[in-house]
Amino acid sequence: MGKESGREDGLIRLITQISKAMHRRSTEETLGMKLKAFLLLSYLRDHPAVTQQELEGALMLDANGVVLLLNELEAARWSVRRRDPEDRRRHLVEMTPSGRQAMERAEKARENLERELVQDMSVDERATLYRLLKKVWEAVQQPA
Amino acid sequence: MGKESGREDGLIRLITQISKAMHRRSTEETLGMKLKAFLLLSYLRDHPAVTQQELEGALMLDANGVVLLLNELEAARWSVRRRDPEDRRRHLVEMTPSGRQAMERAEKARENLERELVQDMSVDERATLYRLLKKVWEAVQQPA
DNA sequence: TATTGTTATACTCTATAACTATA
DNA sequence: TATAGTTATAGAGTATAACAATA
Repeated sequence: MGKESGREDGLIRLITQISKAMHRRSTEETLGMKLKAFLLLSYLRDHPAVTQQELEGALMLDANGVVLLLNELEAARWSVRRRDPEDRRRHLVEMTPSGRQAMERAEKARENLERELVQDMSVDERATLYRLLKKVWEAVQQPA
Repeated sequence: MGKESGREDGLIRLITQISKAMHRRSTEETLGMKLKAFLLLSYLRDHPAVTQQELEGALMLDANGVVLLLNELEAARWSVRRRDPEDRRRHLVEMTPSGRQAMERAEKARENLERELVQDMSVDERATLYRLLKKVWEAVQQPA
């Protein structure tokens, strides 16, 4: 058997575990909102007026999931849907001012958590981690 | 705004998305079993006789989740629970020969998928990715 | 006829607490 | 009395298909 050189644990197991643990620590209490809500709002920060189909792709939700999540966000007055004048089948989703406030508060909580997670890494290592994860993200999205 | 130097997208978003996409692609059809079942069996491969509490920690499940998953595995004849003679409250969980077979088949499917995901990376980059993800995994497990 | 979003429905996963048996 | 595992239950999350409005 010789050198038991660190069995490859598997990306899937590692990513799955990390994702679960991150979700457990991103509670509604610390974020001020559900993680899913935060992920949608922070997407709206970078993409001011998007259709629901865009959100499906960006957040890996199905059409139904987007509707349900937006219902929650609108109930909290954090986002609004308005008809697209150019195609009245479409909605354009936007963040409200109070949505932005809530998102920025949650963003601070996210930064605090992530700072903990990478505190033992150098700046270079952090950049490398992001770069490599983005590569994985590109690859995993390919149909098959 | 000058240099839009790549806003830090956030580890949480990236990991969440990758995890979702990986799960979508790790179908029962390609693995021959559910991903959760595979993760448990591959843990048993490396830890031949474990208590259910060990599985809770290792797989980030609660006691109930372990019971339910083991029920499925036993129904498929892939694992067995036997009483620990030294403490009859405990179960020792073990993989059956057919469980090993099924696991090894699923392992090949996992390797195929992961090969795709890292195909654009050098050997060094792959090792670095694993190393850094393990650091994140250590850090995210800390209580708070 | 095709597309966007909605509703309705069911299925899976996860979390909680009460219960059994062993210590 | 405390622990390991189980059961029961409800809650959240996810997936499917039928539907309404608009193109």
